[in-house]
Order: sequence, then structure tokens, then C-alpha cells
Amino acid sequence: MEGSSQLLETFLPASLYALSPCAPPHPLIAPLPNQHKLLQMPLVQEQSANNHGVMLSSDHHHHGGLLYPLLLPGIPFCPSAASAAATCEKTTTTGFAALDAGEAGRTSVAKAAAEIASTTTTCNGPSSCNRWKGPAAAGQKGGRMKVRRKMREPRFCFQTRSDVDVLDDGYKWRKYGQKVVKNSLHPRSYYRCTHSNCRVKKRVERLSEDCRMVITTYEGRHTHSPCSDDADADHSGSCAFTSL
DNA sequence: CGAGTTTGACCCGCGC
DNA sequence: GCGCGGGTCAAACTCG
Repeated sequence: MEGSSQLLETFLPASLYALSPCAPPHPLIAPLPNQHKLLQMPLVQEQSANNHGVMLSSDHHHHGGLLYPLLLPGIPFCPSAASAAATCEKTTTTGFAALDAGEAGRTSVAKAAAEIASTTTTCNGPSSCNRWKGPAAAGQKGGRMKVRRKMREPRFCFQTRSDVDVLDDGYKWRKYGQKVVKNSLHPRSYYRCTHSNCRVKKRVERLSEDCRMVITTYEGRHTHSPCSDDADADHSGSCAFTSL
């Protein structure tokens, strides 16, 4: 618990690279209008062994400031977090990371995400990722069938200062649960992408120490683009990111 | 009326 | 083996 270092230090693997605001090193990084603000926080890109990308973001405020997710292969969400700016009065992403078991720290800030990570990242081994198995267990208690497994899906966690719990990242989410977690004053909410074939989940939880800090954890990959969430896919203007 | 949210119960993994 | 805690389910409820 001691050494409440920052989330970034706690989570970011060594493979993260600081990006120059002037020269986005990755073609998928959209040009950022408010590039100076990027300097306020380290922008990072992860190219982990899993080839899973990590989002990036910048400090952003009510107008103009956008949340900039970095779209990389395997990234579970896609860009139109930009619209978060439309819904958030003030949102500042201060850190994010791909979750890895070894990275999960015990600091106060990191703790929530660490707990999140700890549930996932024990899955380093190629074969031992099953957590819930046995769809055949359907017979239990009123036929409730549970097929749960330890997710192989990549997880990405980032910390955001926001007045709203759920940032609009362009996808449509449906809440399927809420849980009070230990050592946290605020309940953790569980969301699932409403797209039919998409199994991406996200968790949203506020820090007990700073109720304005929101830790969002994405899990899995979207199988669709954010604006085609309705399968109609005609982004009629609400996706600020599609053009990028 | 349909879609989304709430909420209590259930299930499993893990630590002791 | 037991209890705790996290994650999910699904019925009930709410809202547009």
C-alpha cells in the first residue's frame, strides 16, 4: 500500500513508449488538434507480445478536447471516444495500461485496477486460461447455465477524471451488473457491448479516494466499428472519429 | 412494449 | 475445507 505511486508507473509495462506529440509514430494515431496537451501526460503505445494495442488519450475539456483512443490491432475499442467530450463536462485521462499480471500493483490508486488485472492476467500461460467451464452444468438451480472461462481477451485499463461514470466511447453498452467491491466506497459497474456478436465488456469503477477518478477497464475486442453499432453502419455524423 | 437498469442470488477461484 | 470476494445471471423494475 505504501508508495502510492502513479497509475502509470504501476501499470505500464516497460514496453510502453512515449510518443512525440509532433510525430505520431503509429499510422493509426490520429492527428491531435491539441497536441500540446499531450505533453501533460505521457502518451504511450504498447506493442506487447500479444500485439494488443493500448489506447492513448489526452487531457481534454468541454470543447475541442477529445479522448483519443489509439486504434491498434486488437484494441478492444475504437476511436470515437471523442464523443466523450460531448458528454463529459470535464474529463481527463490520466493513465491507462494494458493489464498484465505482473504489473498489477498495490498502490491505492492502482489497487482497483490491480484487482481487475489480477483476475485476468494470471492467464499468461497458453493453456491455463479456463476459469469457468462446463456448459453442461446447465442443470443447476433452475437451469441456469454458466459458461465462464478465464478470459484470454486483452484488457485495457485507464484512469479518467470525469464527472460521468461511463465515457461515451462510441459503442453502445448495456449494464449487466453492479457490485460493491472491497476497499472501495463506490460500486463497480459491469457493462457489455450490446452488439449482437460482440462480447466486449467493460468495468467502470470510481476510486474511493477520489470519487472523480474513474477506472475503466475494457476487455475483449469489438467485432464491429463503433458507429456501426446498430449494424446500419451509416455513421450519420455522430462519430467524430470515423473520418480520421 | 421494448430496451436498458437494478439488484439479489448464484457460482467459482483463491487464500487461509 | 471453509469463507471471502469478484463476476455473472436473470427476474423485476423503470423509462421512453
